[in-house]
Amino acid sequence: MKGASVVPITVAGLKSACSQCNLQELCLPFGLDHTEIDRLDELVATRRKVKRQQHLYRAGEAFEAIYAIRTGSFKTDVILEDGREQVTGFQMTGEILGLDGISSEHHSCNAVALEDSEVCIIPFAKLEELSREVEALQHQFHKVMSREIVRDHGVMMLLGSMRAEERLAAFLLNMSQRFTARGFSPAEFHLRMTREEIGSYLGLKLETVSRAFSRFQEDGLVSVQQKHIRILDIPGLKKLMHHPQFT
Amino acid sequence: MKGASVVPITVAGLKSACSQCNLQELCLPFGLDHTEIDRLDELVATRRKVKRQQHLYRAGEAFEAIYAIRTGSFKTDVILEDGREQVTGFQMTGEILGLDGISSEHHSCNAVALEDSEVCIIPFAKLEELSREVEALQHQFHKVMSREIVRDHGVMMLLGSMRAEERLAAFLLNMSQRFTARGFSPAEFHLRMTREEIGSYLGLKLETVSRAFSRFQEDGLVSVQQKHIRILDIPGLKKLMHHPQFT
DNA sequence: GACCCTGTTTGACCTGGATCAAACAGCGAT
DNA sequence: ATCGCTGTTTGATCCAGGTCAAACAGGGTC
Repeated sequence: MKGASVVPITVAGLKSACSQCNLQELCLPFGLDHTEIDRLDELVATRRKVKRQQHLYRAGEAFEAIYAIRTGSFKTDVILEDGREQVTGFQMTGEILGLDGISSEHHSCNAVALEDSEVCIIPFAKLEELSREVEALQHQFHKVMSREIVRDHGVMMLLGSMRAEERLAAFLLNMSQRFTARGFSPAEFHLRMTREEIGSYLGLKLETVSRAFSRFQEDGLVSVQQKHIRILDIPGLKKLMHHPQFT
Repeated sequence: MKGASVVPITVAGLKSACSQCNLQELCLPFGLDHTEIDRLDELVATRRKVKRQQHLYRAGEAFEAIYAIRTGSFKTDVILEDGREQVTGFQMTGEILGLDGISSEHHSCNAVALEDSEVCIIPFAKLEELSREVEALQHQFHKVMSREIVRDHGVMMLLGSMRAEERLAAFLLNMSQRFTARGFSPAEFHLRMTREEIGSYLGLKLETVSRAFSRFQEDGLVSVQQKHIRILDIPGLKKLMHHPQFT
């Protein structure tokens, strides 16, 4: 499915990007007709491979493009002067990276690949240009940005109002749901991030994350083997979220 | 400056909205030339007054417009089934409300006036239409959305990685900076929200917020009288944020 | 195979902020 | 002036999650 390793495809390279991509319905092309997708294709002519642990961009760098994840996954984080790191999100295929850079023309966070990954480069000036002509693209782009805002509000809810086990349950259910949307099993998946990264995202220490996993396993909610997760009781996890203290 | 009380101005009413508004540089008109602002004016023809404690919109309601705050201030919040509330933000004049609704065509949070306020109604379909024609408007709108994303990341940092007093210091410095941008004193202002709302926003209980205020006062960093705040030592507050544990 | 290195699990203890509770202050209504 | 209501402050106690520490597991390298 994913061509063995066609590194940075030059504009002259194979021109089939979005039109051939099976992530259309999760990504920018959603809602566009064939002709419109072809126009988007011209724009998204180049890709970039990012190896595990490498940065796609760093806070402070000039902003020029947004990125759509073709394969792999990323984390975004913000780092304080004193070194404290806050993971602001985990991104999977079809999701858009870099929206934070529009406001100041500089990226405001770091994007790091959690595994060897590939992104489509979408030059932002060109995207604005095309979305002035293609209504459906404009609208879809606005939805993508808005979705990011809604997602962020969910994370705030999580960080501000939930206890440790609720946070982890919410996280697992969210991952499950996103894997499902990509055609994978809702119940069994491989986490690409460490306990520490999960902890940073959830506002917890890695030990607390680990303990919560163990507790879930004891309670028969999930089966955990390192990064391999099998969710055994989705309703159980959901209930846990709505009844903070064990009923 | 603000006409005594011209309630919901009908489209036929006085047509001077953005072009006469002294919040231009904080709001959507930023970067537009005169002719462009006139076109925006046609779009932003109606306003709405919202009394203290009243909702501008509620989670679940159909999304039709975004709102620019003309006078007053708001909070936005998300409420869980079990009643837990998370305040996701406090908004002041010139700031835009409702962006969360674009993604699903329904609002995903509540917007409540913290004092008697007035907003400009910006029908979203029309805004998209106009921003397809006016490049500067399109770009400014994208910046506004992106700024919201960046702001949200800052809140995550706050909720996920900072201790109570750092959070309150960050909050006060942020308020100070926003009042300054509006031509008010950086050092002395009136908070429109309760301790409980601040607490919800910062992921703390109101008692903790109150105690942190008292501590700041003891340490000579601020002078607090109910909702009236006078910041005495801005560098001191900043230092506190970077050195979590006292020195 | 033995080694190392990174990430994970588990235990013991500690503490920052939550919880519970009471007093207090401002303010609108009568 | 008095009442009552909402919001705030302060004190006393508790506990969820942090901290410190040790053992362990997997996966790559020589």
